[in-house]
Amino acid sequence: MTPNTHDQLLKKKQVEQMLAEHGIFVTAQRRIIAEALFARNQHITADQLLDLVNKNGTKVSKATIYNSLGLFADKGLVREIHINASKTFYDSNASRHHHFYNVDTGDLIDMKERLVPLFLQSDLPDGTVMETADVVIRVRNQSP
Amino acid sequence: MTPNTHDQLLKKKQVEQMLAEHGIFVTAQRRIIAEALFARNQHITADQLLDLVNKNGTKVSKATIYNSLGLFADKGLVREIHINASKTFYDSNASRHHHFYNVDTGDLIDMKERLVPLFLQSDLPDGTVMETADVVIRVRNQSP
DNA sequence: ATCAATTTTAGAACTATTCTAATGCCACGA
DNA sequence: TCGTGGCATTAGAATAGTTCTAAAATTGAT
Repeated sequence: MTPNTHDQLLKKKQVEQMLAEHGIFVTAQRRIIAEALFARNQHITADQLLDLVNKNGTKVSKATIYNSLGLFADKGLVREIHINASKTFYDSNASRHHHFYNVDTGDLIDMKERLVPLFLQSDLPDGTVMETADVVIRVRNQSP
Repeated sequence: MTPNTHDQLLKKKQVEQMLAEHGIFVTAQRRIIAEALFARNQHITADQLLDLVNKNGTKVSKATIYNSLGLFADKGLVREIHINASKTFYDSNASRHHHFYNVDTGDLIDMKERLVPLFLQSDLPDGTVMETADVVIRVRNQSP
């Protein structure tokens, strides 16, 4: 697991600071969501996060989960990972790394960044700048 | 545009051969679909392909489009590209190459393979073999 | 021609995500 | 302190891409 700046964020104050540093207005729901999300490095769906957040008596709506995840993604706090048509994963570790996805088991596994897509600005389409480089190596279980 | 073996496939016989070579039982609908799909290198959605196929009087159902695209993808004839939660693109060029995706315009642009993800078997999770390496470089329009 | 197996079909069902419009909350200025 | 304006949040409806279902059609083999 690639270490990142968010790894040890567990306490309210640190979460608040992190949101603020990324220009995100802190609200009660966003704090709750961020605490659950950044408690550890994880690949999680909106639905799973909703369950996780509402497990402890707190009540946050589905719409707010989606709104917040979208906002966090915009601000670079989480990375959206689109593995297939029916599921978006949010990676609470936004630092540069890639993934293995096992099509047999559905596992999504972190990969140490071993090969950085190094694109010169001039290699990009005219008038554009790079935002992210999304890499997923799809694997399957070895036949016996 | 990376040249591939399918580039010039326009005639029935060649399409049939291509399907057969990949272990795909040839049917009337699959031939029609494959002809439209492999007429040129393109990034196309299931819906767009349905329209394209049914433009010329022929009638192929939505379910068959999905079934065939899924089958072609399984057999390595097309590549599925998941850009966002709401759209799967099928790339009629299955040869190894990557993409630029412009989040502002929605354009999906081919990239010459410039950087091959070279993973040794030993780098993959235990007991797995690589299937595909999916890379999407997300770009956005330069601010003026 | 008949058979079993596979493919195709229309439309319903499913589901992740987005939208809507009403309500709630907060900071700020008078 | 009170009111105001602007977001944020909410429940539930709407949307849309994809999958499922069960019946009909097609296929190659016998």
